[in-house]
Amino acid sequence: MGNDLKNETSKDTSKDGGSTSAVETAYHRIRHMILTGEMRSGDKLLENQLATAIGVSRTPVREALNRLNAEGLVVLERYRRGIVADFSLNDAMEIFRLRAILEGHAASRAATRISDTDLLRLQEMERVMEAQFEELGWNEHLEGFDKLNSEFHAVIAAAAESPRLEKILASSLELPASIFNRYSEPVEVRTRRTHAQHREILAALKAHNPEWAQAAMNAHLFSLLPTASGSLEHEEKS
Amino acid sequence: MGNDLKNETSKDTSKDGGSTSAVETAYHRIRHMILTGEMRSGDKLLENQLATAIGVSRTPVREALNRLNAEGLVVLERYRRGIVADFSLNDAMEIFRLRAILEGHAASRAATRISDTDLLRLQEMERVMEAQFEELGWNEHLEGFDKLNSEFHAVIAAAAESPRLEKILASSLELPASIFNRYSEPVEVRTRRTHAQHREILAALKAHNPEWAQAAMNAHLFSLLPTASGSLEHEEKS
DNA sequence: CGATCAAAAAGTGTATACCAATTCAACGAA
DNA sequence: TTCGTTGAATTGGTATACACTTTTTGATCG
Repeated sequence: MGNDLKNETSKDTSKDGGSTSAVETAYHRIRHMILTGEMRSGDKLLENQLATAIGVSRTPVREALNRLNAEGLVVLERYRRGIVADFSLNDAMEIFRLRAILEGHAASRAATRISDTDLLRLQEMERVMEAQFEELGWNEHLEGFDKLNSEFHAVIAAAAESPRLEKILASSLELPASIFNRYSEPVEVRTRRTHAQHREILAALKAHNPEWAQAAMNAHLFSLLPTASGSLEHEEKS
Repeated sequence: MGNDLKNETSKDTSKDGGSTSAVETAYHRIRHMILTGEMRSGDKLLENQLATAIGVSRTPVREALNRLNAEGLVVLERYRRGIVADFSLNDAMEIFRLRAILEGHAASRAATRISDTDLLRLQEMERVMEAQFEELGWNEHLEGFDKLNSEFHAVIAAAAESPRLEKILASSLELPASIFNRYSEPVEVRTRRTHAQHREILAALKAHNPEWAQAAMNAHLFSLLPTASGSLEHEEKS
C-alpha cells in the first residue's frame, strides 16, 4: 500500500513499533513487577506514577490495573489507591487446590488430544530444565526454571482444548514467585521431586492415559501445596 | 462550559441508588442485556451508543466492555467494534463441564462449612421456586426461576469459603439464558428433575456429607449438559 | 505528650475534546 | 458479479479538567 502520509505531525514518532497496545505494555510491565517480586505485597500502585514510569497515559494504566485486580494480583477499592495484593498461606493453599483440580482435568483431556509435536516440546523443555539444574545448581537455576515450568504447564493446558479452562489457569490462579518460595518447602527438597513428577506426567501423556495423567498432575500440584502445619507462622513479616 | 448537568439525566436508572459507580452501572446494564437475551449473539456494541443509552460517558463504558470481554460475554478485537459473543454447542458443553467440576468441589467444601441460616435460606429458595412453578406453570416461571436458581448456586459457592473459586464461578462460567435454552432439553423435561436434584443437594448439605454433596451437584450439572450428539459443529475463530 | 479533628494535599472516577490508526460501508470500475 | 478505492465511522490513546473521596498534615485541646 503506497500510503503517502498527508500529515506526518512529527510529534512523538514512537519507536516502539505500535504493534503492542499501550494497555498490553502497561499490563505486562506491572504484572511482571508483581510476579517477580520487584514489587511486594502492600506496595502502592499510583496511576500517574506508573503512567510516567511506563511511558503511557493514565487511561491504559487504569485498564491494566483493572485487569490485574480481576486476576487478584492487585487490590482496588473505590477512590483508594491500588496496592499489590497480599497472599496469605490460605491464599496459597487455595490456589494450589484449585490448580490441582483444574490442571488435573486439563491433563486428563490433554492425554487423549495432545499432538506428537507437543509431546516432543514438553520432553525438550523438561530436558532443558534438568540440564540447567545440573549445570547451575540448587538456587541459580530458578529464574530460568520458573519460565520453563510455566510454559510446561501452559502447553498441557492448551492441549486440553478447553479455552475457558486455559484462560482461568492463565489468569486467575497465579502466585508471585516470592510468595510461593516463602510458603513452599526449600528448593533442595522439591526440585528433584518436581523433575520426577514432570517425567511421570510426560509418560502418562505419551501413553495417552487420561486417568494416569490426571493422577500424576494432581500428585504434582498437591505435593507443592504448602502444609497446613505452617499455619502458626504465617504472620512472620510485616 | 455548561458543566451544569448534575447527573441522573432523564431516567432514574431504577433502584440502584446513587452510590454505584458509572462503570458498575454500565457493566450491569450491558451484562443484563446479554444474559437475558435482550441482545443476541453478534449484536454490535458501540461505545458511543451504549454511553448515551446508559447515560454515562465513553470511559466507563469502555471499562465495562473490557470486563465483559474478559468474562467471555463480549468479543473485542483491536479497532473493531465489540460484538456479543457467540456460544456454540461446544462452548455450552465446556461451560457445564467446568461448572460441574468446580461447583462439585464447592458443594463438597460447603457441606462441612455451611451455616444453619444458609441452609434455611437455601430451603426457602427452593420452596419458592417450586411454588412459583406450581402456580405459574411450565414457561411462565422461568424469569423468576433463573434468578433464584443463580442465587441458590451462589449461596453454595459462597459457603465453600474459597474466594477465588467463588469469583471464577461468578465471572467466567456464565451462559446467556437464551443460549442455554437453545441447547438444553425443553423446560418440561428438566424442571421436575432440577427440583428433585436441588432437594438432594440440600439434603446432602444438611447431612454435612461432602462426598454426597459433590456427587449430587455433579449429577445435577451433568444432567443439564447438552448431549454430545451434535458434536462437531465448526467454531471458526480467526 | 498524645489524641482529635478540620483543612490541605493527593488520588481516583468521570466527562470531554481531540487525533491517529484502523475498520466498515458505500461506491464505482473491470 | 467481484474487486479496489475511498470517505465515514469507530476504537485506541493522550491530555485536561473537575468532582468526590481518601490520606496527610497541622493546629488545637485535654
